[in-house]
Amino acid sequence: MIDVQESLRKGETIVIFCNCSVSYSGRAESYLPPGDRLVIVKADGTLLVHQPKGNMPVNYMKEGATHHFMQTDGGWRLESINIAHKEHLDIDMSIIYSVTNQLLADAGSIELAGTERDMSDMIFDQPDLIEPGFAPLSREEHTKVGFIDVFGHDRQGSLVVVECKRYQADFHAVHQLERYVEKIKKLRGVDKVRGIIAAPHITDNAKALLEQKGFSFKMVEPPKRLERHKKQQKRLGEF
Amino acid sequence: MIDVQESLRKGETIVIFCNCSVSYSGRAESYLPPGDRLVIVKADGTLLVHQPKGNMPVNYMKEGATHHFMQTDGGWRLESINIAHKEHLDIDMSIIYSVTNQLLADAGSIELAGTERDMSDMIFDQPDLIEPGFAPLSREEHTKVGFIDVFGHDRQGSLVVVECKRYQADFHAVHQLERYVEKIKKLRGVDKVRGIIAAPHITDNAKALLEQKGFSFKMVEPPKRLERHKKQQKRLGEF
DNA sequence: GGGGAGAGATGCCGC
DNA sequence: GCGGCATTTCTCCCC
Repeated sequence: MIDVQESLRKGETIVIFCNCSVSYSGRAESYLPPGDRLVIVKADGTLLVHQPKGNMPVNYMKEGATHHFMQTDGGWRLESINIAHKEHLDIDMSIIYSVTNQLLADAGSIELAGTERDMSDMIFDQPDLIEPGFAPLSREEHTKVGFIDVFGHDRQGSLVVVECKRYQADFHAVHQLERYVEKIKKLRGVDKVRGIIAAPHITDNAKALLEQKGFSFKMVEPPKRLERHKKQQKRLGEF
Repeated sequence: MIDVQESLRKGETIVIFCNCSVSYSGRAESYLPPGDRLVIVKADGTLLVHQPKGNMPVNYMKEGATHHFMQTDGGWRLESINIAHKEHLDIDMSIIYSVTNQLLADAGSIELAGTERDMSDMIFDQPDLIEPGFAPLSREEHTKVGFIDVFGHDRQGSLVVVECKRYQADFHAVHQLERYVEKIKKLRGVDKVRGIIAAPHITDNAKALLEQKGFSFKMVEPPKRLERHKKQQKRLGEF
């Protein structure tokens, strides 16, 4: 039928259309009764089981799993094991509609624009987006003061912590901002530190909590433009 | 080559091995330079682009997208649009290695054991897992007081809020517990409400925060056994 | 490896 | 639709 081990050894990706049931045991336990599915096995050990609808795989094994394909009484079985994670998954196939395998050569990595990091970069470069006179001091300071997106001071010299959210700020964002403000107060030994959430939207609850804690909200849209020179560079590489 | 629209109209799932580049615009913007990938299109409009490694699709469109497949100068293009979500994704294919399509009939739905819900069920049935004399009053109270996993009172009659975590409780779990305890205090007009986190593990930070707030931790493992009768029932259905 | 946080998070449920 | 929350979340980064 197909030598899965040999195919994976060659670094191929395998796609199987089949009727199967799936059992999983590891972080949880699951059983999927028989039905038609799409099974994908990648060279790195990744295994995905997709039903005919929906975004997410119904079952999966992460990178590092080892697989064994064998014939059984009523059909075939694909056993996947990840010893390190103490996980195993069995696929019992009663019908195999098709098997396709292909060596995939892919050195490309995705470029993404419109992330929280892009927002903090933009605010660092255009501080007026927060308010006139805002002067950023540091950005994405992981080690010194935490994970603060943008840190600076305002026209009056007060310290300001800005927390960016790429879509909607919720009450978690307010708690996050509060933790950073408290940390700065302690580290700098100052009494008053301003907190600002920069996001395109904010939930009503978050807005109320924000004002209750004396912080404020500034509507800022994340930059969604891929840097054109990068894009052009990549595209030139196509030819 | 392939009539994607017709295949999708028939409710088929399509798998394409190809060399392609991918552009996405919607909640963010992305560009993936050329490389060999696996493209999956489902009947519900779901589209997945997988690189030869890793668990997650590098690009995707969720259920509800519409697709158009066309020939271009240098190859083929698959355009996907989701008007409602203002998203679109273009796949430019220079080489198509293979196309496979299959009608998938699948009425099965997965059974999962070992979730947080399973933990709260277990604690409701075996309250001694929390402590001798613990008496649960309600479970999974969504509407009245939030999303409290288990709510009850102890041997002394004090109200107790239990928050379950299926793996490791972190400081978010402590904040969550605190919100519920405060809510109960307000609703019931009582001064003292106990808070307990039930989980197999807890982080050091969470432990410290928990004790600082006067709450406690109880080690509880989530039940990972699928109910045998259910499993048997399903398996009988196979024949 | 643990901990904290983002993600085009996704998916579910309740209002 | 929004909001809160679990997820076999996954992924990245730093300590």
